[in-house]
Amino acid sequence: MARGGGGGGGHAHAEDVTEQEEATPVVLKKGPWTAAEDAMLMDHVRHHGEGNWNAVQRMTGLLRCGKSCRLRWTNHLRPNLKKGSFSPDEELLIAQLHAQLGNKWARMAAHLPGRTDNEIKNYWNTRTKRRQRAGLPVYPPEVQLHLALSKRCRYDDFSPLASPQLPGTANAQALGAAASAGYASSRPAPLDLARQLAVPNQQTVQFLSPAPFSAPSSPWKKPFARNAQYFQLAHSSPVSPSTPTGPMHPATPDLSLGYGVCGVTDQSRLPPLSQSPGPRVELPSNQYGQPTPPTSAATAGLGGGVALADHQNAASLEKMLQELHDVIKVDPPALVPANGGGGAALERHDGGVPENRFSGVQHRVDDDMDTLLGLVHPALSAPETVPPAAASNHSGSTSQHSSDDQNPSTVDLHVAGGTSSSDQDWGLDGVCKWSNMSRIC
DNA sequence: AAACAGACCAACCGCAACTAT
DNA sequence: GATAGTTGCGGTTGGTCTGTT
Repeated sequence: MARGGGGGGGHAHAEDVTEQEEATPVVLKKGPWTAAEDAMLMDHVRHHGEGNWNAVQRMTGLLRCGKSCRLRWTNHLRPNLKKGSFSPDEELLIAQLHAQLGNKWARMAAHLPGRTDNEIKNYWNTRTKRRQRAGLPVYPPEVQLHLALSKRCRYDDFSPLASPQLPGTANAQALGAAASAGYASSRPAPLDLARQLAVPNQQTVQFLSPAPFSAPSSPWKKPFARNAQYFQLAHSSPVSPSTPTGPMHPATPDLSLGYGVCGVTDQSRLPPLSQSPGPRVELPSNQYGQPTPPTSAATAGLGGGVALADHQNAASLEKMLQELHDVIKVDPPALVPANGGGGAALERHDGGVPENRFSGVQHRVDDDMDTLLGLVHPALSAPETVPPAAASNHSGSTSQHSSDDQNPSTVDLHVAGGTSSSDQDWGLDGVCKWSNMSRIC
């Protein structure tokens, strides 16, 4: 997918073109392709191979510019293209990739054999519009969680995941490369997904496994593994092996990932698309608490409809937070039971800025805790300076989401009650949104 | 049945990166 | 190093299809 890979070489024909155009100006055709045009293009590629698209018009008389020829070939005529709607697994993978890469459609397409960047882009744009209009989170809960936690990559002086002392240096280097590849400050760097993609024979997305964040080198393993009941998200199978259409890009020339973001240069390291799905681990129905009707939630002043079920959960949460802070060697923020909430909710006892004992570190930890709390229970933390996780999707381009009238925080930090990755299940009920929290927003 | 809105899809456009001259 | 040409990418647009009122 490297740019300009076959560039140059056009000068040999430049004079011919000039002469030809001067003699008989060619009016190139636009619009939909006809079957005859397709046949001409396919025949040309069959005999001359891909590339040198501008020569197609000269050699075949096809009244299409090289750009159009390339696009037609890439998106429609190329062999091994997978037609039809996306499978749920593909949809989930797209969401995960989008969370990691932003609007890098071509890169995403490299992870979805048989799919084109245009296809993915169209899918995502329409899907995003639809979900945003419906007030649903853009990402499925597992992706939201991961994305939110990857926030810490902004703190490369602090992030254990970016630590060079970590074992698994290849992955660490990949992450380091990713961190230096434009993800430095404006967006979370790719984390586990990049790592997973760089590790053969792993589940597609490791953080979906029953023991998320279980990378041996990850200091986050401990708290999250121990409190996995909070994060035991749906185990997603890799892209369905049942997707019937054709072989997986056997001869596709450039599906290797020559980019450094994921540190993946070997197609074999791509997600095991043909791997048989692992057992699905279903969430208990009250994993995040039962969604409640928006009305009752609003009445409670929480806006969100998800609440921790009982004292036990609250205690476990507190314990988990303590462990989390133990890991990062910082005292946890004080947590006090919310008044009258039956202990089911916790409330940050921030008391404002004055408790800035740890200055920047404390602030960053609080930020992380906000994220964590927000994921476990959105009402537990105010979005405050929620980093533009949604903006991270922009990847320098803003038009895709720039039209959003939503606060960026409304996009990513939603916790859905559902665990399925299917479109209709993400963000169940749509009640668990920052924008629904009258107290906060 | 007609009108409308939304979803979907294909294609175009502008720009940037790259290579050869 | 400058320039021209090619390729690839991402954003956008316009047409068609489909579902709803």
